[in-house]
Amino acid sequence: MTTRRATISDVARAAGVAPSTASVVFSGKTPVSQATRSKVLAAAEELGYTGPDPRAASLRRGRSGIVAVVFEGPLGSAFLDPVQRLMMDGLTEAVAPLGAGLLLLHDPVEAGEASSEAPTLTTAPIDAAVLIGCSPVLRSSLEAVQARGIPVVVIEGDAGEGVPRIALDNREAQRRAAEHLQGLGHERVVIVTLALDKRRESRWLRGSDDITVDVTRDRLAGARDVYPDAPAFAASSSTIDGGTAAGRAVLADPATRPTAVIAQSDLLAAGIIRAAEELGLRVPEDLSVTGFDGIPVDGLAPYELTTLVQAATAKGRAAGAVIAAMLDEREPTSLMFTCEFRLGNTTAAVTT
Amino acid sequence: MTTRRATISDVARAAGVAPSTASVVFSGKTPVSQATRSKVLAAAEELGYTGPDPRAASLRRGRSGIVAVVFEGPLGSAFLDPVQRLMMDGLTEAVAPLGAGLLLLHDPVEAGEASSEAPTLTTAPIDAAVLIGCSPVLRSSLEAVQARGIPVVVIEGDAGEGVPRIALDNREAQRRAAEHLQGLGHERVVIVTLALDKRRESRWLRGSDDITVDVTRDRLAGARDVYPDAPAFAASSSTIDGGTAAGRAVLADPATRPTAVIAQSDLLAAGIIRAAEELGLRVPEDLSVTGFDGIPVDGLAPYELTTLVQAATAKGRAAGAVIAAMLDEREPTSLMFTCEFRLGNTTAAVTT
DNA sequence: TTGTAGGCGTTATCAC
DNA sequence: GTGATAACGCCTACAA
Repeated sequence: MTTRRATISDVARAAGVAPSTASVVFSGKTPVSQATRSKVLAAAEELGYTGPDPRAASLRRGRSGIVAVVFEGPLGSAFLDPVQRLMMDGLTEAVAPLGAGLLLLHDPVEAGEASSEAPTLTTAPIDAAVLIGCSPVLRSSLEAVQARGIPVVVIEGDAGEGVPRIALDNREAQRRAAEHLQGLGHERVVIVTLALDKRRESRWLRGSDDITVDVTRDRLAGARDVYPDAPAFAASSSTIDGGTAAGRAVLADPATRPTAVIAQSDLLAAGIIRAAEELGLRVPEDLSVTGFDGIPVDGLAPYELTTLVQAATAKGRAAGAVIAAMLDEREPTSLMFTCEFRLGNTTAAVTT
Repeated sequence: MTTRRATISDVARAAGVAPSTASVVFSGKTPVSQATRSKVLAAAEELGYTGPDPRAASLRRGRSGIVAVVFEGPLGSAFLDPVQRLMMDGLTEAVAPLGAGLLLLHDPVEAGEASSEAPTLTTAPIDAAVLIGCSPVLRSSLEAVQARGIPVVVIEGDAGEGVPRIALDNREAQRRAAEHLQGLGHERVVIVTLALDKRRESRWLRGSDDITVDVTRDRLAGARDVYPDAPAFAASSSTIDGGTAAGRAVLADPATRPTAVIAQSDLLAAGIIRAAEELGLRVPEDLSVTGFDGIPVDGLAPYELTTLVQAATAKGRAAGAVIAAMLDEREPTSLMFTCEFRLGNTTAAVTT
């Protein structure tokens, strides 16, 4: 039974029609008489032919129906972040009408590591690529992709001149949160940032630190626009547990304890609140906490974070739309989303 | 500039070699003299050729380097579940050596819904498919895939005879948890199950309910092996919040309140614990709670769930291995993983 | 409405 | 180490 699988020509022959006719029956691009159609279908059934081979079709059409999504770091942890999940939902939704599905890819590993056989932006049969953030390594492999005329979009990152971006007003938004705290009279404020890099070290930021992640840098800048001297502590990861650890560190010393914490994500904020509770601090009476993202935090009730709501799903959809435009040879446009300030019950006026 | 993109033949011509030679330079499958190699590379550089077109290569090779992962329901919510995330990590890891990446697909929508252009198992250029669970709808589209000789594996589901399965000893494992509670003297026990179906209705199970999800059914059976009459409440989703809601319902009435709750997932267990706390119940003194999965629950500390630890990552890896075997024309074997009982601090002897 | 022809870009095979 | 040849399986003009 190592016999060759049936092709559309086999089917056509069996049905007594031309291959092109059989093709048309399957693609439906051209009207076909009912008689021919059923002849062909019958022959296909007979031969166990289940439709055109997608590989061949994709060569012929020049489209594979696959859009790559490139993450930094391990895939599993990419989905730890609720914002990413929503973004993926939006993206899925937006590429579906293009007849496309999402191929998960990650950052090309640095030279040293086992450069396995894993597929990459350049070896996978993709129609377009969406980058989630853009590390320097990634940036280099981009050229080849663009040289091929494959549309690329970057979400929350900077991939250089030719690449349209979907971004957030991170700095302005974070500044608004800071202003809100300022308005409440807070003066001793600490910022808890997203993870600095892949090493995911949890520690106080130093002046000398060069922050490479755009989101982190921009949100930090926004907070510092209002509180130029606020110390910042980098969490190990944007999770509740990461926030709790950061919270413990930040709130440890009663002498230097801040009256408000600006967290760069809702999950971090949730963790910080938990750390505060551990220490017997009441939120918001003893400590105000702001988040960022505006996602539902599983298990945070009864708190409702004061936070910046970002349109995560819309970001994904927008990326899809940009790709659709580029695939269509229309001019892509970068897009900047604006966060909405949402007042919750985790911030209050500073008590004297 | 609508000029055709350079092909490998163009490069070969420019370099003054045969196309096959140029091909070999890029694939590295055959030794090539240093001189030829650099001639070819130079020509490629010159023409802006960045390597073979993956679409053409995949037609020629008969491999696309793409493995489909089919989820039930929206993608974003698939990743809500930490177990799925770990599984995906394992899968990613296991298919990388195959030179493959993962294409996200979801259940074919039922006839009614907008049957968009979205790619499907049959239209995407895939080398293999991994099903996460197996709904009846899905089962039907499987035939076509298998007819093409595309390897298929199902994780936690039953896709019929020819499809190898990666599964868990759900029933036995859950039974062990129940026996543990029984050993502690618990008699009034309630089971909180995973969501029943897509409607995600939160409610008490009725005898007439026909549970279609294998995992849910098997775990329930395991619990009922020990507590045949234990009432069961279906949560709306396997989340902390879903567990909290279920917990409130289940613990509401002091008269009928159970002394132990068997939750079908760790997240549910975490939520139930939270609900118990709300009601002023102490865990484990007033209420014992068992989970299932053995995943780290973000923000659950200081509790450590008594739970069944499943090797989520290993499941993914196993699925990858099975696929590798099938792609290699070796005989695939179904695999059953065994959960390990882990004693935490959320169960205790019933107090009289 | 159906058939003919040609090529999409690559690579496996085999001879040289 | 290099080159010629022949598919891989399909689809789209275009002609009939």
